[in-house]
Amino acid sequence: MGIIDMRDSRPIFEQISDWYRKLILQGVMVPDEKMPSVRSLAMELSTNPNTVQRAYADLEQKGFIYTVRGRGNFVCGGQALVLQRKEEMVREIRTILEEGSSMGLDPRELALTALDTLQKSDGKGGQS
Amino acid sequence: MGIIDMRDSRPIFEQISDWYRKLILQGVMVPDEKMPSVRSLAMELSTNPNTVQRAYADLEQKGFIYTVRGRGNFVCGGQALVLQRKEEMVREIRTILEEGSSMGLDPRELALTALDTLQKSDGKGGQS
DNA sequence: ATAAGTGTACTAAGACAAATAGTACACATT
DNA sequence: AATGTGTACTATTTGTCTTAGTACACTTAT
Repeated sequence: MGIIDMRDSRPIFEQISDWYRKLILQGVMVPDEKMPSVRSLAMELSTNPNTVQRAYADLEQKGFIYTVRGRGNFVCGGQALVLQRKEEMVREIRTILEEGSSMGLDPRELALTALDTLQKSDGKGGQS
Repeated sequence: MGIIDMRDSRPIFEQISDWYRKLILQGVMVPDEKMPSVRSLAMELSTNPNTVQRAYADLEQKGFIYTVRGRGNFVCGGQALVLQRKEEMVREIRTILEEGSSMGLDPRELALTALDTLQKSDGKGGQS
């Protein structure tokens, strides 16, 4: 459950980027909060500063963090990012439903079944 | 809309494997139907026989085709493959809904919105 | 038996991405 | 001035993908 999973085939920089992307979207990291420095995070993860920098460049390019020279990287604000990710999720689900439909499966059943499996394991904390 | 898309970052063997996986799941290729030979498909796609073979090895490992030495590769039968893929799709959707939930989004809305976008663009041929 | 077509296995080489290592520079803070 | 920060390089290593070529075993058709 750490940032880097050796058994994950994805590149390290992508795992780091994804990890912080989720933290930001979940509100665990708040706007203008400081990100770990490139060197310190590399030390903490036992990886290379270049790899961390690449992850940060990815996050910056996608609009999740911004950079201040000589000071560090900081979290971007904005509900816009959440809405953008929301639309992306809808498209991802739609793509799956389309494939299912082409196989003769009922999209409604697919969507509702997935919803059901969520309800069942509802020991978690939905913060509503 | 061909088998291989240069702009796709995925490996060629994976694109070939995915292409035939969908054809089989959609029933376009029927059980025991013969797959193109490794050499002929490589010629047709202007790629290497080794690359096609790797795609076929991938399909065989996943249970979509079977091999008869000296004769060729053939499509596996079975509604089991469809059901297996169905469960996989449900898990994929569930994963997305979980991420959305952790962002404070309503899973029902995500699932139903995705469903709606399907209904709207329903000029296609669901073969019911 | 022969020839052609099939899958399979193996080695070799090139292209490319990912990651590491090391160095250097510019800027901000203390 | 010293430290910590981001940034920009080069070089090297590693692994995957792809191509190329060869060889072998098996099936089918002749």
